Parts: sequence; structure tokens; C-alpha cells
Amino acid sequence: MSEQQIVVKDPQGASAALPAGASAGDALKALGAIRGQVLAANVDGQVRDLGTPISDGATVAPVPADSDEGREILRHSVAHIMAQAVTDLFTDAKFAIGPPITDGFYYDFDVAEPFTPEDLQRIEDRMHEIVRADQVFRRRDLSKAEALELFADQPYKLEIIEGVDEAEGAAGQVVSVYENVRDRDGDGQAWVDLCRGPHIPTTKWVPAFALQRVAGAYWRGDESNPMLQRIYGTAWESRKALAAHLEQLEEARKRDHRKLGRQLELVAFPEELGPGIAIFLPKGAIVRKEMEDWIRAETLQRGYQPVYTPHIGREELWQISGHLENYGDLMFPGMEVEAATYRLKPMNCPFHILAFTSRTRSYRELPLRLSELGTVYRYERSGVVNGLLRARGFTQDDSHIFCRPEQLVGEIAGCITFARDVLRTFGLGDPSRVAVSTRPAQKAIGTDEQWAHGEAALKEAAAASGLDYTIDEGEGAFYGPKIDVHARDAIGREWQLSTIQVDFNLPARFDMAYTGTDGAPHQPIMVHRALFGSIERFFAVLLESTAGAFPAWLAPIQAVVVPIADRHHPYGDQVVAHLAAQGLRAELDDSDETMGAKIRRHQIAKVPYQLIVGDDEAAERTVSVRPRAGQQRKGVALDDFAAELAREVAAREALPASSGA
RNA sequence: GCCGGGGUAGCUCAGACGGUCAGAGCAACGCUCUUGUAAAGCGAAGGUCAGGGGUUCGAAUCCCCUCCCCGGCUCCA
Repeated sequence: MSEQQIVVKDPQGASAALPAGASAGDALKALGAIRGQVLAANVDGQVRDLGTPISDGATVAPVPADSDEGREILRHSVAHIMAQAVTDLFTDAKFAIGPPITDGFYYDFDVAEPFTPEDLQRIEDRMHEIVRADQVFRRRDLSKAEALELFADQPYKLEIIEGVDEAEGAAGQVVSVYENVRDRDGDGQAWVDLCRGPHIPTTKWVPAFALQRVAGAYWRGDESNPMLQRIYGTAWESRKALAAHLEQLEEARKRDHRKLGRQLELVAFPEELGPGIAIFLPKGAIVRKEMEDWIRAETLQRGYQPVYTPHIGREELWQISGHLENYGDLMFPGMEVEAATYRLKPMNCPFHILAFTSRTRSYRELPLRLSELGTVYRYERSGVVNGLLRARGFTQDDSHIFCRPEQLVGEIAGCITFARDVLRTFGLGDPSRVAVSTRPAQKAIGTDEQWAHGEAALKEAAAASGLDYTIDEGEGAFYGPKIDVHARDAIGREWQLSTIQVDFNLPARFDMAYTGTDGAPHQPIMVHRALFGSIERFFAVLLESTAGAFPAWLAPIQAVVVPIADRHHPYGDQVVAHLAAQGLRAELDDSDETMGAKIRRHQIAKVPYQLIVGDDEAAERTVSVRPRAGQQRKGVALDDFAAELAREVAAREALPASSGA
């Protein structure tokens, strides 16, 4: 057959002739496209194994190991290797699914006893053996019946195979499996897994991996299903990339807001108080107050009106709103008082609605934007509480905008702009992701038309913002669709912060109305929005992103005066007074310590500026300015420094993300 | 809520086959030192070993229950 030839080309148009039956890998070699590590080939827009036979006229592009696609293939392959190692060591283990995920992979197993850390080490050792054994990944296509027989003792695989027909229709009669050929010269003894692929050519193509942890996970993510044991791992295109990733994880651990919150004396979680409830200590309270002052001023400027509403109210309110029915599990139990039941508020919405309905409203008042830093309480399940990121009591920068239908898109657009301004001001840059969430499959109230209208308005406003957005199908709140804004922090992690929600339902449930130009009552549309999301969560993100090195305008102490000897205390007091007179937060360190110890302490506390004062400075009315990061400047006139710092604070300058880290 | 791992002084941690195992460093307190750029010296003090129950001659150590924390799952701002 060698006389038969096929021609392949690369996306740039270069072509090469190959013998018939050549593989994708052969094609890449012929095209000169294998440079460095290539794990797979993109054939006519589909990622395939290097061993896939290719047809005449195919366009073939390499999938490099250091691309997102390449890493996914690598991680998925390592997941198979892990599953093989587990089944080697635990012969009765049933295995479920093992996909690649962001930065790694996992595989779920059903085993009699949960894995121990020692097991993890054994599994990892066995995986290294498999990698060294240079096992080939070979694809085989089977009929459904063949697959059912092959996996007869693997109930989870059977369940997946059974589902194939429904998912893919009559054409989906064929399922694919990948076998790891364990003995290259031998009888074809292989470890087989149900899989779509693609995979790396052989196990020795795994440059670097590590197993990380074991955790319980429900089969198919449903808590009514049995709990499986999930092993998480990570794999990279090089040892260096793996080391960099592990280092990044270590950096994240160092920045943990619970740890920094304690070290920097910002927040405390006293056990006596109960889980998920935080105390803001004086230093943390200053940072929070600056955040609150900024958002309050900004909110007023954008035409919102402040309201204050209480923490508790009669249960009837949440019956009307539907929260009790749809959200009841997350509410603290009722308090019986004078034949009525009161509840802590899990949301501020009904109270803002009551502010609206406190009298008749005219169309002239719309859009009516009510705003509050409202503290809410949610009975989060015990296992989910996580410092300030997931608390049982937290404060939302919550606003509800009541508007007419034709105002809706404009109001949403205004919220998106506002959300971007929040992120930029706090040094988080532009949103990393904007997602429009649509109607949930279950537990949703309202008509299809209302949902469609809300979703359309959100998409229109998102498109108008110029930001790319994605659709999160079925992720909306029970009362309406929403836009979530995500931001990336200084070490690359993504957080969901702002949320903007459209709601036709609560206005109806509360019989809200305004008088229109026609003199008749009309129902307003309601927009819920929280831009920080929760002050506590945003605070935590800010803390982890800056590693505690807050920009000067947020720093609890902006400048600390370090006197060289006791005799410099009077001048130090003058410096502090001078700065304080300009509204700056300055302190004198008059503790009984050496200067070196003081400097070290304040450096660790990430104070933006240390002002060293001794005989020279006192005589000349200057300070030696030792910034948290960068060069020290001696002999700076006190007036000049005060003016500089005041300017920096007023401008809310965000420091470079790396400073002080 | 579920699976797994934890809880020793304010903080970080040692001690754990049951028997001088109640320990260290830092912080806080007292005294001395008065300092020119990331940790001065000395002293005294500090703990129902998360809480409760059990096994034992004897429990920080073994067993059970509860509380709290951590990593995940589910859920979420």
C-alpha cells in the first residue's frame, strides 16, 4: 500500500505528503510542527491523539504541552494513571469519573475504607512506576453491548454507559475506551477505562505530577447519592511548572485572610461567638470604615437614597416574599414574641420594598434607588462556613432600584459601570469574567415572559458595557436572572464579587405600584445589586490580594514615627500631631524597644511609611521616610511629607500588587 | 448536613507505644539599657492539654459523645 499517498496541511497552508494510514503524529513530524513537547494534534478543528490515523486533505496543528489544551490532555491522562494505580493497590475499588480541572485533576473511587495520607504516598509511588513503564494509551471503539460487558463489575461506568443512548441518540451506539497496554511486547494485558480521550501517546510523556489531597464527594454531585473518595492531583508540562504551581499554592496559604486577619489584628473569630460570625478589631474596622465611607459617598453621588432598616422583622414578610418557601433552610429559626414570630433578615429586599410602599409613588420618582449597608444573617450549613468569605452574618452594600420597563437596561448598565469602578478603585482591575445567570430548573417563581424579559435586559446591558460575558445556564436566583462580576486578585485567583439581579416577582408579591402618566397604577421592576457583594468577603479578597499591604488610603496606620531615643519623643509627638491635623492616621512608637526591633515590627505590620526621627530630624524639622517598599529618603521636610501622603491618600493610589508581599 | 484530618499558654509549635510530659520560642508584664534602619539583656508570670463521660492503680496520650477549626462535596454574597 506504500504507493498510496495522502496530503496534509497545517493551518498556515504548508503541506506534506504521507503514506496512507499515517497518524496525526506522523503528519506533524512531516510538517515540521513537532518542536518541543506536543501532546496531541488538532485535526480539522478536533483535538485527537497523536496516533489517530488521518485522512487525505486534513489540516493538522500541534497541541503543545504548555497550552491549556495540552495541560488538559496531560492531566486527564494522569487521572487515568492514578486510577490504574488505585485499582492495582485496592483491587476491589470501583472507579467513577476522573476529569481534568483548573490546575489539576481528580478521580472518584468507591472503596471500603477512605484513603489515608499513607495510601496517597503508595498510590503516588505506584504511579511513578506506571510512568516509567512507558505504557501506550490505545483507543478502542466498542458497541454499547461490548462496553457493558467489559465494565460488568464497575457499576458507575455501567451507569455512564447506560446514559449514552439518551445523551447522543441512536447514533451514539459506539463508546470509546482507552487501554493502557501494560506489557508492550506481551499478550496485551491492559488496564481499560471508559473515555472520550484524547490522551498522550504513552505514560512516559508525563513530565511532572503530584497528588494533593483526599476528600469526600457525592456521586454525580448529588448529596442523596453515595459518597465517594476523591483524590485530587496536579500535573504540569515540566518539573519547573509544577514547582511554580506548588509555590503559588504556598503563597496563597501565606495570604489566607484568616491567618493575616489574626496576625495583623484586623479580625477575630471568637469561639464563644459562634461559627461564621466575625469581630472587626480596631485596625480591621478602619479598613472597613474606609471601604464603607467610599461606597456610601459614591452611592449618593450616583443618585441613590440611603435608608436604614432593622435586623429583624415579622415572619409574614418572608412568607409574602417567598423567601420562607424557597430560602427557608438558610434562615435562622423564628423568635416568638407577643403571639408573633420574628426572624433575622437573610436579605434586605423586603425592607426596601416597605420603604417604597410607605406611600404612593409617582412615575416621576423612578428610578428610585434605595441603598443601605445591610447586615444579614444566614444559617449556612456547618461545613460551608469559611472565615469572612462565607459567614453566617455579613453586610451587603445592598441597593434596590425600582424602575419602569424602559429604564431597566439603563439601570443595569449603570450598575455594571459602578461595579467596574469599585474593582478598579480597590486595585482589582477590570472584571475577569461577567456571567449572565438564567432561570433555574427548579424552585423558580414568575412567568416565562418575565424571565425572558429580565434575561434579555441583562444581556443587552452586558453587551453595551463592552465586556465579554458568558451564560451560566440555570444559575439565577429563585426570583430572577442575574449578572455576576468576577475579578482576579494579585496572585491570579478569581473571585465572584458583584451581583446584579432583575426581579419582577417581589414587586408583584408585595403589590408594588406607582402612578403612571395615565393616572393608572403600574408595577415597577426591581433591580437588586450588591457591588462589594459582601463587605466581609470583599475585605477578605482585598486582604489576600494585597497580602495585608493595603494602599495608604486603606491602611489602618498610614505612618508610624520611630524615635531613635527617648529624647526624640517630643519631636515625634509633633510629627504625629502635624499629620493628624491633616486627617492622616499616624502613631508614635514610644515602646521600650530598640529601633531595629521597632522597624522590624512595623515592616511586618506592613505600615506604608515609617518615619525615623533623631537629633538631625528634630533640629531640621524633617523626617527620614522609610517606605514599606522601595528606597529610604532622609531629611524630607515634614511639611513636604505630610503633603505627599495627603495627596497619595486623597488619590486612593493603588500600590503595585507586588509591593510588600 | 456529608467524607477525611485536626484542637497542648495570647501566637507558632514540641511532648503521644499510658508512668518527673506540663515544655520551648515569640508576645504580654517588671527591671536594666537610650540606641541611626528587620529581633538588646535579665527576671517573674502564664495551661482543667477544647468540653463531658468511660477504660485503668495511673490518661494530654486509649475509647465514646459534644463543640470548634481545616481540606473537600453540596450550597452561596
